[in-house]
Amino acid sequence: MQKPKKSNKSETTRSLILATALRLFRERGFEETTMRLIADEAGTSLGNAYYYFRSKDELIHSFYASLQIEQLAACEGILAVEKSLRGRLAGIIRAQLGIMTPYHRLFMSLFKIAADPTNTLNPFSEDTREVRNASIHRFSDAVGGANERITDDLKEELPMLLWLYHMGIVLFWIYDRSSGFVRTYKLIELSSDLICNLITMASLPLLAPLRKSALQLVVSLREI
Amino acid sequence: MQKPKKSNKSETTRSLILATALRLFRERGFEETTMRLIADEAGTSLGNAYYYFRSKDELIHSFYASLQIEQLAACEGILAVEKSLRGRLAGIIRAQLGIMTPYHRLFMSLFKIAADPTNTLNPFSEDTREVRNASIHRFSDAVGGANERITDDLKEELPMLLWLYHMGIVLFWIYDRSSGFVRTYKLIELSSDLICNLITMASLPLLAPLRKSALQLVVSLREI
DNA sequence: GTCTATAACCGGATAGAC
DNA sequence: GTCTATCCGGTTATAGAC
Repeated sequence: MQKPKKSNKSETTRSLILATALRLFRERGFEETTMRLIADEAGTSLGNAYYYFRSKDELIHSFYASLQIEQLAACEGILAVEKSLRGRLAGIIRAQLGIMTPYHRLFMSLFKIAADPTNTLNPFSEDTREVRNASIHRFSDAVGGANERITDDLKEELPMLLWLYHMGIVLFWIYDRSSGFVRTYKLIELSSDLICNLITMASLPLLAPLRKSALQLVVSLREI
Repeated sequence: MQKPKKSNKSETTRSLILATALRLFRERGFEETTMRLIADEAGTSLGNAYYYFRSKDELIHSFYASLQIEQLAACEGILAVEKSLRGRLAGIIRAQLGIMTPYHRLFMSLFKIAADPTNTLNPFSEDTREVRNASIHRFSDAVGGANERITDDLKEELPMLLWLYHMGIVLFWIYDRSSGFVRTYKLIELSSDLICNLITMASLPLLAPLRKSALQLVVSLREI
């Protein structure tokens, strides 16, 4: 965001606070980790933690950003290999979940906060636009490099729709108590199959009217 | 919920606190109304407000219940007249929104709390099951009494799916800033058309495989 | 001007005296 | 049943140190 000159000391303190916070978030969840504890464990004061991070949420924004970078790298590998839409779609969702897995507990406790549409951590909010757009762009790549032929009108809306679908999978994953998240991975198989079939069918001339009205609906919803 | 014998004084104080709370919620929203202010305006103490209501959320519950009863009555009228699935579906959704409209502001501020899946006010939670089942049942009536022929496997899942759709409309309505909520009513027209077309098509033999796998997905999702 | 710390404030919730 | 005093945790004000 901003890049004022920073002394070594400052940068060290800042990353110490962030690292401590992320460790505690992982270990105890979001609500259970107090700002006082973060400051304590980082060996500094509460006021100082607030000097570096204007709010508790801002610590999470930093986490979002670093996660984003990791996910991008993981997806590049998948998209270079997989060429079917289904393989690309399921592949990048699995890869992204893999990166998120160590933080499953944090995501569980985060959901309650992120579900609030007025909260800056909400995945649909203005404040997360950058991260969200980067994520949507990966689905754009997934659609763009796939073998399947898809009608142009659909292709335009697909990245956002598939990102939305992926958010649904993430939601399921957050609540998935099965060991190794097998239920989530099963759901990815089932649903990506279904969705790719739907996309293929939607491109058939027979279903053009239905596709048109569905797309019209999507467009009107986007203008909220 | 519970009906222990209550002295006149007690009942008076309790309803005074509740009435004061609901007025302030309407005037200022949920978060902006502090428990201290409620107690103050009701002419009692903070501790006493907590004696009658274990939490701020509990003040909202009676509001929920009374709304439910009003909505049921409004829907009965619609379902007695409308015979097409589309008319019944759009009709009961419009009717229910009509009942909710005077409370739009309260719903706006309430959404943030109700979106939290661990909160008792969450529409998917255990604590709202009764109200939710009553609501789903109305969609069951809407499907059951409609003229259209719908395959049995689909018919079974439809009430819950349509309730889910209606929750989406409510979400849109909460955020709808257009005067008279015209955008919401437009959305109801567009989407109920689309959904009824989808239901009709899904019952065609050609699309049986797609329908089967979609229903399989729905069933597996319900077991979360 | 860049850090760090201490002492508050605020609002939901609780304890315990009367 | 009703109150006052208090806890708790996010956040802020602010005073000083470097």
